[in-house]
Amino acid sequence: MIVNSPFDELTKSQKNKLYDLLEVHIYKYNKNQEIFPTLKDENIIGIIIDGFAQIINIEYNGNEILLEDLVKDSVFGTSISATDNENYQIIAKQNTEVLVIDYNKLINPKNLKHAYFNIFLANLFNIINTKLREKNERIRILEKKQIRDKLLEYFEIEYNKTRLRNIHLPFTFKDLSDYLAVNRSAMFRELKHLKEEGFIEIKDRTVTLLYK
Amino acid sequence: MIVNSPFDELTKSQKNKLYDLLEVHIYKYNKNQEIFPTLKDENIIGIIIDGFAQIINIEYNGNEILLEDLVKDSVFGTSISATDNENYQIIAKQNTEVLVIDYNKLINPKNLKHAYFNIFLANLFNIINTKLREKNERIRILEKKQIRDKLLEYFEIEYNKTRLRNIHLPFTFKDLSDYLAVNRSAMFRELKHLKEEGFIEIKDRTVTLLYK
DNA sequence: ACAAAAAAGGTGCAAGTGCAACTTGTATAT
DNA sequence: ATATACAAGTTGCACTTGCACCTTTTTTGT
Repeated sequence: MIVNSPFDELTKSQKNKLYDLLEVHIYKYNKNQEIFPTLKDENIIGIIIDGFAQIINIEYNGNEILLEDLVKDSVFGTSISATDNENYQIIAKQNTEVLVIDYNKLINPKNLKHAYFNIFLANLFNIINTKLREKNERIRILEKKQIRDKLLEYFEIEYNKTRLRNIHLPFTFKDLSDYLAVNRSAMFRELKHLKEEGFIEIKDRTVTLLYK
Repeated sequence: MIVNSPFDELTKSQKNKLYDLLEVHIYKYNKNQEIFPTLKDENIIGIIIDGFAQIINIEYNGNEILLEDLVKDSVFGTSISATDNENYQIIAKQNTEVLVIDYNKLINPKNLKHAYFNIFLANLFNIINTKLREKNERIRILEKKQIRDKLLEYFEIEYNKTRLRNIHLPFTFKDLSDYLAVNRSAMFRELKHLKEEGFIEIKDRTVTLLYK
């Protein structure tokens, strides 16, 4: 069972009951507006109902780092996503609707008697599980000390997903260097070495693993 | 609500019903034995009932890296812990009992009608949530490019938990260097610099932040 | 009580990386 | 058609880091 939305398997009427039970709030934001700056310290879970937003970390030197893209059905919040420090902002990149749930209501044992609630909880369980797997992947890469090893680990993980020698990047090489947490030009240098040594080929945003 | 065990809030009889419903298996391992090597590719969740084990990653060069400690009530498995590649082993470090659950049974919507199952699922939800927060913390550290910044980020995170200038390491400095994914002696060198510059003091395994 | 193993602490050196500063290419907008 | 912005690609250089190899101290096992 692959869950894409926290509301999978719920009828419209169940969804409405759920909203009542959890006393959810729906907030609307305009493009470039910050999403609930005032709720940061609360223990909440947010779900993107519509639109697109980004979680951005602001470093002490003013550098902005993209932590996470939030699309429709993305789940985020203090405990769930990369938002456990104070130096971040969630910015609506389009007009965006956000559903907000009090985390304490979510884990209230009394709610467990409602079928629709339990379905919802199981969906969240699955979504968070997937997130956890993604984080573990990233940690496996970041743990490598050298750029070459980070690249090869990234290729390995992507290769294992599709079993195809061709890996098409879902983003720019700049984004890849952010994901690997290395300097962009140092990464290019290492890619060049891998090309010269005959391990890989690169055409546009597709990397071909010649050693597979 | 802080959940420590997946069986919190369950009576003994509910626990037994749960075992029946999920058709759990309990496996016993002796010290230094590998835990279900044959089940690696299955989609399962394991819970440590008794004992102590470690998840260890074996690199291509034979290096062994400790990924995770598994104590009583720890939850692990293909999707949940750092065990999503093939080069790892789970080793019982004492005589250890493991409860194994088929993940597909866990997410079977039919089970959601049983109160005891829902409590169990909510507990797992909480435990995984905590894990996710821990992973996010680690990623925030690993993303930093320099050892000094990784150390300072680690101190920052620990400081925010207790608001105490004294940070007592729950492990050795060697373990800290593994956690930060840097060379041990390079980390010591940087700690020395931080001491010399008056930012920190170190006594045994306690680091005092002089800038707080 | 002793031996063995592991942690703590340190240093020189080579290799790797971050950073700044370019050029070139490719979209997107006016 | 031109300007603007951003991605892609490259290079020199200084600094950081990993690594190998030590010594000393502490912990662990018998």
